[in-house]
Amino acid sequence: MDSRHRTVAANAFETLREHSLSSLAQHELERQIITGGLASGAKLNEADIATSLGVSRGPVREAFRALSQAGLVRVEKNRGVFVRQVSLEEASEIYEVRAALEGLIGKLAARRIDTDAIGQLRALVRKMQAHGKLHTQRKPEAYFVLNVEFHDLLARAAGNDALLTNYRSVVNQLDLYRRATLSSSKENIPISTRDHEAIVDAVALRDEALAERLMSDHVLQSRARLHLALGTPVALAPS
Amino acid sequence: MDSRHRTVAANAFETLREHSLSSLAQHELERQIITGGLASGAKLNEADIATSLGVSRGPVREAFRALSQAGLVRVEKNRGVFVRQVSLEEASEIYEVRAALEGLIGKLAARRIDTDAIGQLRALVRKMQAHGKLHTQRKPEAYFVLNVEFHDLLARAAGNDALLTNYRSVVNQLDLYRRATLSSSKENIPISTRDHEAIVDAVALRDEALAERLMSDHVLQSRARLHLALGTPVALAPS
DNA sequence: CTCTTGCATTTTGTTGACAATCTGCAAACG
DNA sequence: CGTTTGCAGATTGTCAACAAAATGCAAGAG
Repeated sequence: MDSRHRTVAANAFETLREHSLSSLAQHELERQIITGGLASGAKLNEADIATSLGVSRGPVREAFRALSQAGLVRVEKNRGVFVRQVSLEEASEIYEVRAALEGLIGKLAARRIDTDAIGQLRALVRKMQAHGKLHTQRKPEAYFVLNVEFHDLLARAAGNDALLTNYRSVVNQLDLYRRATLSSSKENIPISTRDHEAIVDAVALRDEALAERLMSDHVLQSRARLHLALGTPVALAPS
Repeated sequence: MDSRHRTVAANAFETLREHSLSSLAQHELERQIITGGLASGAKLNEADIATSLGVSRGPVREAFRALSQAGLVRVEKNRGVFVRQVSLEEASEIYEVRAALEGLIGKLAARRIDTDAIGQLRALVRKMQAHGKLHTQRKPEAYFVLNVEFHDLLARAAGNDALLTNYRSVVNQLDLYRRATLSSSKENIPISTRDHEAIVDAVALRDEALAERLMSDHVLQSRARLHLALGTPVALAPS
């Protein structure tokens, strides 16, 4: 056992020490759902998942309950649990909630962000610009990862844990819709990067009202583009 | 077995048909936590709860996972689950999130509320005024029930299920703090009723921007009063 | 041919038992 | 006297078995 092995063993030890099998199953299923490994609408068989994770059905059932509360799966009594399917109407509603949360994120981030985080934001924007100009057609997913990181960094910079938790939950649910429809693959890149630049500038200038408005509008424009791409005239929620 | 017994049996039958024991346990525990039957910080013993609900530990554990995700309990591995304790700092953060959500509720309610709901809102405001003038000292809880109903009615009138779900979750978490501190018992009543009147007027006039601002400010003023009562000068979040 | 009925299989719901961990206390040690 | 060690009981984590319900299919009735 050299030090590398000892480290691996210590990590596993620590993991088992503080995480139960239920929470492990929960996070693994959450990962697979968000990354698309488990398709939207797919049926999750307790026994299959239990054996694939190397645990019994008990922890898997506990994980299902948590994921259900998180809005990632739907439970039908005596029938099974399914990866939640988010309809266009639901996605549109969730976008409205996200816009409100992102507005608050912008306001608080402008108030509390430090120069280090601002630098990270600018670096992310530069990377996104590069991807937008060069690799858009080749790697749409790479851009998306950067976009997620940009928004999550801002959410953390807002310095409000309750806000961060709610924000991530809402984003996860929207990812269900995105994964199911494979929307926002080609569009959005040039528009988003310009938005992102303006947002970073507003935050760096400590302009809370502007940052709030830019963040909220940024999300609502995403929603509008989604409806535009599908030909649905922002049906339920005219502004 | 007369018809009354048959009805009771049928109700129980229907309940068992569509609700699992886990969800029953979840809702019962949620009710006890929100109403204060289970005090903040209390340790929830699996076996005791299981026997008191007449089920085995499995469904209780599943309920715990859902309640944990909902932010109502805290789970410590190998130590147990406890009713979540919301600190003043956390409550202050949650208030900020609630203000953003209530702002959106005001905006959407002004857009979509029907005359029937407006009438219900006005009736609630009248009842609250009566309680404020006469029974404030005697029944502070009665006023609170009306206040909760007022806000929940508006949240439903917004016509956005995702918003309603998130709103209720946030309010439940704030109730944990309120229950723990028994704050907002005597104060707030006259101020709140005037706020409520203005909110109903704005919604009835379809003034989305005004309703949004009034709702958000209404919540932020509650937060400010909370800090004022405790002598903490809105510590983490100066506006 | 279509629809219903009944059965075998699969899957979920629940339970009780066993293993692992923590808690409290008392004895032993320095 | 304070600290540590070692049980004994209680509590949680996990599992496997049993009960209940749903699913799929094939046989039979109309």
